[in-house]
Amino acid sequence: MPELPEVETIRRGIAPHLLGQRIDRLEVRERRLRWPIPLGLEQALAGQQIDSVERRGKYLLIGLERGTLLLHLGMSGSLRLLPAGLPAEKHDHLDLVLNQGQMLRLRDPRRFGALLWTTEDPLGHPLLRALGPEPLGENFDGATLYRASRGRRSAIKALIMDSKVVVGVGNIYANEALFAARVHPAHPAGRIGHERCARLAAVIQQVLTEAVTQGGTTLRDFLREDGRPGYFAQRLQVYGRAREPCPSCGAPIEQQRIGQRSSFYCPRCQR
DNA sequence: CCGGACGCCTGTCGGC
DNA sequence: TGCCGACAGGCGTCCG
Repeated sequence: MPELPEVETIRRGIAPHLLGQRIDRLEVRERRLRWPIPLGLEQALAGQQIDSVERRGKYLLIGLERGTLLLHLGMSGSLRLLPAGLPAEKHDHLDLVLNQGQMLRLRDPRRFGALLWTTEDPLGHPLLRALGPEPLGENFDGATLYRASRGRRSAIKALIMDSKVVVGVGNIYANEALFAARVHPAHPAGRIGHERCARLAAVIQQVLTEAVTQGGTTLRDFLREDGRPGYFAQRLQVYGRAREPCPSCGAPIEQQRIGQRSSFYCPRCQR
């Protein structure tokens, strides 16, 4: 579910409620996520103060006095800030109960999400170590994309969704960025020149930035920490719009599977 | 190294 | 109405 804009929206939403708070306790009802929640995590967290709430790619990093929680929402994960003690519903797998009456609750029907724990530099964690640059950071531009794509025979869409190349771009925003850059999603990555790499990098940044300002995209079940939806769905140009007219030229949007993911594009505008 | 397929899960939707 | 397959915002792992 959540791509960079949704995770960043959640981060901004929860950070003010978590920072400086102390964790009363962690209550786990279901340990079987993408990876099992570490045994004994409850003991490790109890009483610790929350010092930071950051994001790396689609991971949330909750920094404590000693150690860091790594939280990933997978396809269907969501976080809510709720009054402590509210009865858990189906798929509410855990609560991080804070010391002033609130709790952070994780719901994740498909259980592709993860809650992990490290007492070392979190960026050195095996799951984060090999991640590519942040698209909205200083280490990502057209030259990055150009270098990463040389010699690559795979589709450009697969390349921009590869977290070793650039983090945070999932299926929705990959489709939208390729439309904005007028690049066909199946175009071989290695055959795209400097200029179009620059255009593509720029629109990735534009689309993600705009999506963050809209609070992300709510299609089915994404909600922010306070239960409000994100409003970027209204801005989607091609994602989920098969057979609708292209907003630019009017030709019907086509849908095709590329790299096991649904891809939407305008056959006339995107080459 | 690279590219592609698979599997992990549950819920929903469309077709019959 | 019920059943069944396809599909859904991710991503680590395995195989050729």
